[in-house]
Amino acid sequence: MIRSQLETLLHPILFKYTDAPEQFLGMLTRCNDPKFGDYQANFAMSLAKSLGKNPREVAGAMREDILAANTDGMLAGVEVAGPGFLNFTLNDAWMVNLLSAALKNDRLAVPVADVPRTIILDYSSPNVAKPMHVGHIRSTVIGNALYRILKFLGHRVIGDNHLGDWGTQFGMIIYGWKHFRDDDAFAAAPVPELSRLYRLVREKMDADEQIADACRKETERLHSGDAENLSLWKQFMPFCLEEIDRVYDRLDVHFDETLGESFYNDRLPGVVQMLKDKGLARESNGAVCVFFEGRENPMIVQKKDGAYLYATTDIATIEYRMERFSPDAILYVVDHRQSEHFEMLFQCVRMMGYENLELRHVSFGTVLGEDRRPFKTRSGDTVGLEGLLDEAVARAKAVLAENSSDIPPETLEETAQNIGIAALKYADISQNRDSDYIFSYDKMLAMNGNTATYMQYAYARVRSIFTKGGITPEAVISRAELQLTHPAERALAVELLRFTEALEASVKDYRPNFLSAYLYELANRYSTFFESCPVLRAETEALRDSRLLLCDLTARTISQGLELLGIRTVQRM
RNA sequence: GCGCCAGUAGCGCAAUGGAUAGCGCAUCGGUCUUCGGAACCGAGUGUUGGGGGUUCGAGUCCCUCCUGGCGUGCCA
Repeated sequence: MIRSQLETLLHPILFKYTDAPEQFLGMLTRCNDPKFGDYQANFAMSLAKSLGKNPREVAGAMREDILAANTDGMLAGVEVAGPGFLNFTLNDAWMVNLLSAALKNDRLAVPVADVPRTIILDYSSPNVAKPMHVGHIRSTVIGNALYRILKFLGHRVIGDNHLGDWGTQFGMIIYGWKHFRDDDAFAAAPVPELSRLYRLVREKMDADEQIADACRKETERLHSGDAENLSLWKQFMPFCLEEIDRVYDRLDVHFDETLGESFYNDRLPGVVQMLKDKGLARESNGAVCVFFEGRENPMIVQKKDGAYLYATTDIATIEYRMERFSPDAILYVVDHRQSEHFEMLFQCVRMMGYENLELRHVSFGTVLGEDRRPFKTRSGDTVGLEGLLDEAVARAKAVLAENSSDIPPETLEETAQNIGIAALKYADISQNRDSDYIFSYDKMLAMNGNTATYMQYAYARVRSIFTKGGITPEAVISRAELQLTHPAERALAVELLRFTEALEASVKDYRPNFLSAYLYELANRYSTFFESCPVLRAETEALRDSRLLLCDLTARTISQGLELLGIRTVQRM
């Protein structure tokens, strides 16, 4: 919020110095050291060269222009420092106005995007018919956070779970069904029986090449429309969907569309034909391929046996999305290992003529175990997602039992569910998505540091002030005036006003960890404020009320921010 | 071989091209007769893998080398 207002102030002034002010507005940042001021502009140094002047001279001239334009009293001071930095100090009264507006607004005065974009967010996308595992957590959690933030910022966002519902795992299950099924077990509990068949066949395939071949044949039959296999697929799918939905409910993740690979099956021959017609694809060693300038390997869209591949499905999916949604952007929250696939896919789509469509592979690294190898169970199996959630919840419960005396027994289970899953999500989101990360229950449930548990605790602590004082935030908001009397109050106020820009920064390159870092910084500033500024025991009633306003706005900002990361707060923990 | 990503303090990590590279854990010290001590304040720890370059300014951009991970023609 501060930044956008500063931009509005500076934009016309920059025109005096350059024809392209936009590229310089990016050089407007918060001061990393408060002694310099609140915000700083770094453009005088780069402008100086083209103007043939000394940077400090340019900064000095700009300072005069800025002070002249500062008619609404936004700035209390502008200083030229160092090689030509312009340091801004915000006016307290101006901040109080903005904060008061945020207090009275149910979205904390975060503006809605001027130009809403239509954005398709392709995330989670597990293969159904086999249990979800640890590998699905990052896409699901990061994707859902981006979904929530973009939507909150006023964009039209379509969350699409592009299920792997048409792959070789169905050949395996169909083969298992035909040879090893237990009808009673299936009648009693279909999903475990299908899982059992999947695991059984998986084992047998690894040992016996003939069985592997038989499974491939079952998949081929399914794809070519074989009545029996298709009917089995239709019989299994509802149970598969029910299974993953249970996990999504626990994670509080919900999609607008769940259009899996099977949905695009009919369109695949048309895709290959289209690529051939446009001269983009040609036959090579019996397969149909798209070749790219400067790239050795092609993207294969049809195998020599006539079968289609995921590249084909992806193109069909993009065409469908263009027809139905006309999106401005499609984001794929997918493992970094598929980066080459997406490079080729995107290049191909641009050659098809969709130049204005933003296509982004929002990639992320691998979840590692404590041994720095991909996270596996002791026996070497992949870690099931549900087991992971259960373990996080069990540990959260232990942590609560040990530390909390303030939690009613009847809500312990629910609170532990919340805390455990929040910890798991936050550990993932708060990390730079590019890097691999080491999975650790102890670290994610730590009470200190940048964890969900710490953030949730900070929230509960703020709220407890109101409970303790027997005061409702609404009552204070309606009667009180905000005042900034102490440096810690002021520091908190500046941070509160940065919420909007934290949200914007986190979607600029699709990095939700920017938001979690902001929230953590906010919580720290609150802690400092809380230590040095008595609230309920403030010297005067007016000061107490003013501080209660800061408390309420902090609590709401934390709560709103966490919600945008897919994390719920609790009143007590 | 080629391509992509990463390499930052003992450990785990952060840092839209900006000033003295930060945070947590761990270590040491301090504060307060707790508005929930699961607190706050402070200290030390670094040739940002090596070397070159661009720039007024580089952890960040470019080149090169080293190390590790991943991907590399018919899985997704």
